[in-house]
Amino acid sequence: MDKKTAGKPEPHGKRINAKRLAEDLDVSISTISRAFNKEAVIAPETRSKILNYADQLGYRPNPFAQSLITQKSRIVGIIVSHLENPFYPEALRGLSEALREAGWHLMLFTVPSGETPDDILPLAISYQPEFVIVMAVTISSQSQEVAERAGTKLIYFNRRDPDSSTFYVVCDNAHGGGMIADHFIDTGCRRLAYIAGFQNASTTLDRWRGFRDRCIARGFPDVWREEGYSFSYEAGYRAAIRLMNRSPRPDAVFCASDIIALGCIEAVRIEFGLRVPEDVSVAGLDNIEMAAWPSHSLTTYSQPLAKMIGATVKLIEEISIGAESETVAWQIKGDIIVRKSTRPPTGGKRSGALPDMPA
Amino acid sequence: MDKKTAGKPEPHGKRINAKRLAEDLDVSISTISRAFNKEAVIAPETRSKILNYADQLGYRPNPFAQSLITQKSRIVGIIVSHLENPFYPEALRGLSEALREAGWHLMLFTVPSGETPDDILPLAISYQPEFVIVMAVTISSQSQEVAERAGTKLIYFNRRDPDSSTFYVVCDNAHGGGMIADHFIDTGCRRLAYIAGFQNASTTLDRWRGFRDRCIARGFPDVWREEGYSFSYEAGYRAAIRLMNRSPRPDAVFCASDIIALGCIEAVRIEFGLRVPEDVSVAGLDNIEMAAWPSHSLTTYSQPLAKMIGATVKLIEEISIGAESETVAWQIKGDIIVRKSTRPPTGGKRSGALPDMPA
DNA sequence: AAATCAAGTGCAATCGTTTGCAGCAATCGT
DNA sequence: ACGATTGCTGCAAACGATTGCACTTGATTT
Repeated sequence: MDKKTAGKPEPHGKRINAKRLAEDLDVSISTISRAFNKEAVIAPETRSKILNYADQLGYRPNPFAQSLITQKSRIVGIIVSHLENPFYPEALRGLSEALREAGWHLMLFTVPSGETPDDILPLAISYQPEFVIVMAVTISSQSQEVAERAGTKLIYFNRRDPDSSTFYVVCDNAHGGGMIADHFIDTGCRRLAYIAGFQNASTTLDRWRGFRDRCIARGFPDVWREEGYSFSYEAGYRAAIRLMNRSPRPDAVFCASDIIALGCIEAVRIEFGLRVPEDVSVAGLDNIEMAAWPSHSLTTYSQPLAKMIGATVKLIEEISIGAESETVAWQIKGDIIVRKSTRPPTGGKRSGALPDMPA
Repeated sequence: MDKKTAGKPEPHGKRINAKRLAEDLDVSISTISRAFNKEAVIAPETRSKILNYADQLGYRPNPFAQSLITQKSRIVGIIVSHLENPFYPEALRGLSEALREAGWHLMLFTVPSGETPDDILPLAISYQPEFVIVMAVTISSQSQEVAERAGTKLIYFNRRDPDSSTFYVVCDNAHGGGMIADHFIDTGCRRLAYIAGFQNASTTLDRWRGFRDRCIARGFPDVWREEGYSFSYEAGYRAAIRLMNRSPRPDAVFCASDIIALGCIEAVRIEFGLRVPEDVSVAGLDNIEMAAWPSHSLTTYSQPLAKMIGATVKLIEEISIGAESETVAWQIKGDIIVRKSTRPPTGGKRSGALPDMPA
């Protein structure tokens, strides 16, 4: 094997790998490996000698060899279905940074319009990520099995599945719906409506439930629900048109997401010539960056993104080191953010809005 | 080695790998491998037998072992610095789908606010992607070397670097600037201005050059330039305030990107009570989805995203198979999209806008 | 002085593939 | 009928790390 007499720090021999370092520094490959492993026993001076030489050569342990032998990839996949909803880029960005800091690599999979997350999952697990975060409203429970067989854990983000026993992280959507209901009622709105998102989404459901239940509890049982069928600007725009053509016309609309709310506001203004909030209060849920823009100034319930991301990473870390996480699901409260798309609190000046019959 | 007499299709022996299949089917590991390799010589019936049994067991070749031996990862990294600019999620989505179809896996790296793409690059190449697509306005030329040492090719997306010899794909930004200038002048605007994005970005530069040169060529040498310092809504909003306080006030503003333009429009409307387009024409460049929303209805120059993505993937494929790509850089023309944020063409009814002194 | 112990290092097996080379039938040409 | 060709398949050496075990050394204990 030893054709060349090792010992001299040959300037540029061959490929740089552990073997090359070992020969140059007159230690074994094992020692090289140990130098990079925090827990391993190794003389401090040996370690620093190796580490120095390593980054002088630009050496880093080959991740594929590592994954192969340790059976851990330190990769987490993310399946995103609706990147056009600004909430998801924001979430994606946060997750990306948090995971990177925790030493994970992130593989991204988007879902093309015609397909479902279930179609993408096999591909996502083909690179053997240890976890797959599903940021998509719809995914069948059977995908759970597919992942399990491949040894990959599924984590739902912004979606929960009451049936299956999957890990999930969501904000307290029902609480959000309730807070918005309170705000509407407290500011004098009486004809309350809801624009739903994708019908089967847990978010659509939970927000509706929280909103409607609070309305009923406070004496307004006739809450209208208009289907939006998706979480998008267009969905909000079209649903708002249908909604505003009803009689009597609603004076407050809670939209299943901010992006729906923006479409709704536009439709109300442009298609009906109505004023927001004087004629109609509109609120969303998410608190995307755009909601704060002056032109929208959207009242909304904020998703506690930072906390949700923190919980997700914590979940991953815990499961990863084998500690059966005690908290298998996180549901985190957010806050209501009152801006100018809803009426100001009554009691003060009513800003000219007629409380009962604006149109 | 053969402790167990192979031959029987043991229902659940051990881990499923090539060896397991080989034993069950009484062939060699090599043959298993060949069944999955399109080019390899293998009897058709042997292949189908293996392939059938494989997906009955849910077997797929281990990508880490493959990468290790072939020295190819089929991974491409993407560094994105400004996901909050809606252009990037749109681009990211398109790239993700196109690359997936071409059989590549995508690793995502976002750049935290305090850091630069150069800081992230070492981490990005640590997983040995064959390519790294840089979707970030600023990156130093020296990063080129870092990537090269690791055997990773850099591809700039929506950015070009005249100094270095890196591959890049951009739209024809100068052409875009020119088209907008023409449109402004053709519709009777006379006091022309530009809001820049990040100062050192090639996009800021090229769009400015194209715009200014055409303005000068058509007899309007006094083009104002206001710095925005970044590509964001806030940047546009603040720059517009400074710009509109000048005297005489501009009657047409070309913004270095759509998101800047949206901020600009808001400032013009809210801070100055002016009308768009009657008092001021505003145009952007990108043609993000939001530009088409009724509330904005932004005139803009479209980035030919589909073509740019196609070019990027083509570039990757060509370099990957070793064909020294003849086209090392792509610069693709887009189209001007006229909407309602700029004055309608003169010659018809002038819609009440004063051509010379609106304010 | 002998026995015990701890710290540091090396050996060698292992992870799951790919692929050049050799082997071996069956077919072909003459 | 015999050598050459063709079509498949298996052998075995990589790829670049990790890690349990055994080993050497010098220090500590009795």
